[in-house]
Amino acid sequence: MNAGAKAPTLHDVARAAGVSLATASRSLNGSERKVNEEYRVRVLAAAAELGYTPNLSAQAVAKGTTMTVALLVGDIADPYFSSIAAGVIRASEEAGLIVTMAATERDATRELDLVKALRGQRPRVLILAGSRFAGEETQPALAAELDAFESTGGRVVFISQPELPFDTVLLDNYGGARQLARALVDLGYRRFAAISGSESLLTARDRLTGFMDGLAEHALSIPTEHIVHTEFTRDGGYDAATELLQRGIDEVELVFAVNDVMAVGAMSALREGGRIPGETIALAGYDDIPTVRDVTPALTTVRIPLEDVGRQAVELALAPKSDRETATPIAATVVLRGSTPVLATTAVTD
Amino acid sequence: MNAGAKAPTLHDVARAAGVSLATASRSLNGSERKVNEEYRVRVLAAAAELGYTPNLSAQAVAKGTTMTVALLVGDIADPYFSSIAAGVIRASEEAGLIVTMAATERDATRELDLVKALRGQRPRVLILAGSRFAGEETQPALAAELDAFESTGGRVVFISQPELPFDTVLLDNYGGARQLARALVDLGYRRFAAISGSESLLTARDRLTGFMDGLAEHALSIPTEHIVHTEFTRDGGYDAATELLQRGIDEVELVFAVNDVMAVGAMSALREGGRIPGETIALAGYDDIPTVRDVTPALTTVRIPLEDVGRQAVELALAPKSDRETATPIAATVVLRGSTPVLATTAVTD
DNA sequence: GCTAACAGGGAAAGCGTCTTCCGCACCGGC
DNA sequence: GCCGGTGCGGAAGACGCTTTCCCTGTTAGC
Repeated sequence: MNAGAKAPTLHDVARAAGVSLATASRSLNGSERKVNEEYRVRVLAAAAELGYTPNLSAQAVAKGTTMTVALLVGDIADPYFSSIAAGVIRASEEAGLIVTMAATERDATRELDLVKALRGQRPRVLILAGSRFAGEETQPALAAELDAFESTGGRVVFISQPELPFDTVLLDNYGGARQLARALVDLGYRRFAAISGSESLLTARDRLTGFMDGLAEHALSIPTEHIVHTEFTRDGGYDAATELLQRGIDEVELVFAVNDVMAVGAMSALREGGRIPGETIALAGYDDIPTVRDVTPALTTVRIPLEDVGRQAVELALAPKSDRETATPIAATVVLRGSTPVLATTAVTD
Repeated sequence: MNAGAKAPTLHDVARAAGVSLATASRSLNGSERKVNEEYRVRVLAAAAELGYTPNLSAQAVAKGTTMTVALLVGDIADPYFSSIAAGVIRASEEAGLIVTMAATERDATRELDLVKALRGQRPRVLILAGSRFAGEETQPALAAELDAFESTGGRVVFISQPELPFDTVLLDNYGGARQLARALVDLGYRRFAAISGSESLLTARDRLTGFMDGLAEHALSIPTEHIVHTEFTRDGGYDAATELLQRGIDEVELVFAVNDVMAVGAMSALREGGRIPGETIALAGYDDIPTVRDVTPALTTVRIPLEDVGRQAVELALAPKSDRETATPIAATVVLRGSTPVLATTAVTD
């Protein structure tokens, strides 16, 4: 292979097939115009022979539009995001679109920079799955950037938070957590602790609020000293549980972590601290990531069909704009598992 | 926002700044040529004012090269791949490159199609992390496609398998498994079962062979009926363990699954089948994905620094070609955890 | 004071593709 | 037999950007 060679161009194909550039172009992409079958075959043969692949960048320039979907996630190694990404990728491929991904590392400034950079690709769709924070000072700049993007024909879809006026795949974080609280009270739990993310992280906030409101329906609450705010990661959960143990949670019956990744970390910490999950302490999470079926005991959580969320983001983006208002939140369903056994001992107080 | 608007072009910026296209171009991308500071400032201001973002496709066409890394994985929701992807994305971003991803769904035909499609992007680098199979009939076509890609200046990097003559980030699957076997024998284990992937899946094969060879050093082996081949997924592991239980593995002391995802599935199945992992049956996996620290008992496994693997793939691709031969395999290290306690009972037989 | 060298702005020629427009050939209708 | 269509190939002009090349204005050297 002569390394200096250039990729064959449409021009080369046309020449090899003995037709004009226009005819070659028309034969190779399903254009409106018909092309003489004999020519078409000749062009296809020449293309195959030369190993021609259309230059997508050139096509994009010529057509003024691309076939790419840009996806922004917080951290691709986090199962929450990777499940969503899997959905986005599948749905995009079905629609003949290519996905480009970037990770914000949960940093709003980085997110803004990445949006700027990704805009340069002129993607058809920009999906923002990274977490939103309350009171970000980058918010106006982000909104401006996204506005500009939409005004030039792009489509923006957020996942989870309807903070900005763009299409959003709504996750019912508040409602799901509230249902979970009710279900846990029904099981007999009365004394809770909670592990949440940063206070400004909207997803964490909504879930915690929903949970507290669910408890409030039964005149229950979580004392402030039993709520720990921490990193939205496995290690954050581990640290938070350790902290709780130090603060003293002897009488606490159940720890609610606002996402599964944290819950799993907390589970390890609690066990190491002598509180056996599912026996001497109950534990619940949120998201229903795949692994929580396989921890011991299996984790009670709120199921979000994450891959569907990714799919729907793509579908929403590809649908005509008018559907915007009709978006219904993705249903969240409580899944009770071994980590929250029926609490018989306190049933009498009910 | 007038939705019909077009994104501002360099032309618009130049006009707004009252300079020529060439000057605008030179001001906005760090070109060799110097540009009068006054002009430069004016151009930058105009660009900011208009919200200009260079059209990457157009740049690619003009320059004849892109800033894209294409990454092909088996399944992005699998923690093995998503960890690698995280490394690829981080390293790429540090190098100013954008990552596009596609999922092969572990299908060789699909992989070939995707390579063809991704080639159209003219990426600088193409990373193939999907699993290789022995005797794929698509192999020659894939090789041809990749050859063509490299001959036009692209760089191909494989992860894990040195099946084809391209740069490869080598994982020492054989050696790691062999070490694991030795370590387990040292702990006192003598009777094994194994859960592997498809017989043609090279990674699975290497690991199983390494493990068996490690046992063979101590004149041990695994009877054929204690080896199950299954899907390379969590559910595959679960099903395989169920199958083993049915076949009867009462006297088996340890089950080796060739990857962690399968091991975790197997763990659940074994527990449900009455064999308590870490107590009445031991279990070991491979990869050291994040979650295996948090299952109970924590899983013994072979650690691969997955994110580093992703990073190295990018670095290898960006390094001059001459380094090709010097590639050393990524070290695999055995990590003993609670799922394989010391087997005191059989220590006497040693 | 004159020339040589250099800096740096701008015009214009690409890059690979699509698409409009032109024109030719062939067809059917009257 | 003539005329208006229609079908389809090809030339050429975009698309947005980079980069070469030209040319003018400045500076340095003698």
